[in-house]
Amino acid sequence: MAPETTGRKGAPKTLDQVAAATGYSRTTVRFVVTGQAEKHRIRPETRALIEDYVARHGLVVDHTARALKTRRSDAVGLVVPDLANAFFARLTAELEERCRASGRVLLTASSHEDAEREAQAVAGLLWRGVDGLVIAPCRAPEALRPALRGRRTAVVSVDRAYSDAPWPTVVGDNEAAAETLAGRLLAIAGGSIAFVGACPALPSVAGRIAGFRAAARAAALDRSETRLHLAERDEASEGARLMRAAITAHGAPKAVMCTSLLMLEGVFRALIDAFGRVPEDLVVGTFDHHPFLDAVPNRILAVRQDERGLAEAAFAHLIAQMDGGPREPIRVVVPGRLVDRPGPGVTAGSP
Amino acid sequence: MAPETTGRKGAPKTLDQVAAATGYSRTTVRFVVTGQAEKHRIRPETRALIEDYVARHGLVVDHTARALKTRRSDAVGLVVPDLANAFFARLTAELEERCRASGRVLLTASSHEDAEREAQAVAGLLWRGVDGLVIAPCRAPEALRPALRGRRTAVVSVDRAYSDAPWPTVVGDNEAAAETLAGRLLAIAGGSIAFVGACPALPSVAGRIAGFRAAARAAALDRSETRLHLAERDEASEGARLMRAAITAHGAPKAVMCTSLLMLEGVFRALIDAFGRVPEDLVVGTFDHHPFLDAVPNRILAVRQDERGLAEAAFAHLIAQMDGGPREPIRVVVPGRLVDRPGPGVTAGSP
DNA sequence: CTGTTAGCGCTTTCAA
DNA sequence: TTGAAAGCGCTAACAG
Repeated sequence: MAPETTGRKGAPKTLDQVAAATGYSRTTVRFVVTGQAEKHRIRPETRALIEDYVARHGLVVDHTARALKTRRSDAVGLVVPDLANAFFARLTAELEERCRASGRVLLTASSHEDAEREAQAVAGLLWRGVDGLVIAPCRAPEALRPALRGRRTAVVSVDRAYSDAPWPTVVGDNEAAAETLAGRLLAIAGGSIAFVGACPALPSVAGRIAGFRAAARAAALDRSETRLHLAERDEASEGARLMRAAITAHGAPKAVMCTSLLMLEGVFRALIDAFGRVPEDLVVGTFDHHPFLDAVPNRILAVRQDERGLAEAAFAHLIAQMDGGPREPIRVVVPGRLVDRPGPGVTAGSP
Repeated sequence: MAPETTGRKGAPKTLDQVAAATGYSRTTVRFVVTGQAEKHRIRPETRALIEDYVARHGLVVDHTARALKTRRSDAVGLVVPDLANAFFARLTAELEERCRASGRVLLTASSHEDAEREAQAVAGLLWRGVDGLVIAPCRAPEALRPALRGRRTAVVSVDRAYSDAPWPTVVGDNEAAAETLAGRLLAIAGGSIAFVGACPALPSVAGRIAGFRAAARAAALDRSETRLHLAERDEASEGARLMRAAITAHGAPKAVMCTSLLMLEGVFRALIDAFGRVPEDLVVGTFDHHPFLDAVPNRILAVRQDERGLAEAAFAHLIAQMDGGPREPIRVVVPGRLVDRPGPGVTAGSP
């Protein structure tokens, strides 16, 4: 599968050229270069001759021609909302690693949280003939079904668990994590808490909201102490807007809980704008973690998603389908990890 | 170029199928579907007939077959040290955007700052027949030359200006920026400054070191006030190790200057380990910026690289080569921007 | 043990 | 105006 270029000097040859040069047929040559010499009982001297020639001149089997014939590309496509987002960047890196290890390449595409672009990205990738598709969908994937109909392309959803996905879905444990997180925040701050989130229509965010509500109920807080601030777009400016409004209306809360780092970023910005700095006694909860948060003096609890685990699971299910398995609406939950004060020596950095 | 699937129902047809079904030849069909009908004076009724059929059944030209024939893949490869690194993630996102807009796809690969893996990644991408290659090389690209010899694949280096690159190189203005940055740090802190860097062998880092030294000279500081701490690997743990050693030997400096966010991350960690928090009077300088740095109370100056500008320039030169231009060892410098205290309303977040 | 025969679906001459 | 033919380089089935 790998570039079989044992080549030494000059342009590496094609299979046909080797056949012509050695006087054997394509088939014979192919048997020896693909290691099927034994299996087909190629005569040792023949084999030696061909191997010698290849060692001397190099050989590289044309990937495009092979793909045309076999209808396989050894490529997998990835569609995420935004590659520059730390979570997706890490997920991408992990997937890329697994692709490389298995002789595949990863084609990346961004949807920018837009259904139309997502559809285009998927169409483009399928057109390219990717064998598999990993997608963090920005809406119910029902709409993507027609494009997949009749294809054997493997598919798996990540990060967002739309219930109608007719293929495996690999996600974090949003609701449970949110409940734990909110519970801890309330225990520490003991008072009013603002929830700042984006894209409540996303299943992941919906889960986080549900978890938050559950914790609030458990703490027997009334409405005036737990406020939900929601935006339609996951952007720092939106987070800032929400937080500004919250401050104006009710003053600074004792705690905030954000659904994403971008929201948190906006929250920080609004606080700095309003108070010149982030109030030191504010307790912060967020999804996803960033090492720099450790340098912020506030108490910060973060639910760190397990990008590696997510990639691992997604890739495994992709492979299973590519190996002939069926598309099944399986749900895989990869738990995150609640990071509180990092102890000394903790390696919170890049994995 | 785009997936010409105007398809409605059922599996979209191939060119040949359309030809067979309409009773015309491949050629004729191709002329009409590629919009060359006028040019070849296809009879209007013929055209209408074919267009009608296509509108009814859909048509998708097989990308693989086309690639085999034309020897073009409409794909560009990208090799970076680490996709999960914020700077490269943004660069990747910007490149991906430009690829998409021009009907191409981006294949990503990580070298993990390892020459061998880099070479493998390049070989793999070339094998795949990418039309262009963008690479942030982790060593002098001389070694990559043989693989490119005799190919018309377009190539561009980014971020790292090895002087022997026989193709365009697009980089930030490391030395000048470092000098400015160091000068400002000294002006603010007015005293001892520690330089914490990784991979001094990289041209970008070498430039930053040179800039730092120039500023130190200009400020007439002696050796005991300006110390260079260098590691071989750009990892937070290395940054922490260097900073720990620095603290042990000379106590906390008045200012630190880091060559990367990972180093800064390590510096923060070491400081927190040593003092329980980042000393508030420490002045920090760094390359690359992250919005969360705004939430750290310290005075922080960051040289924010212009990923978009870099991507733009790199892509332009790639296109130029793909359009038949020669590989030339051009050097393009895309200046960064020194970010000091963000003013109110500044959008430091994602672009 | 090795070779032949068909294509994969497209582009590209060259003819008619 | 339209069509036929010749591959791109490979795989896969079937003959010897």
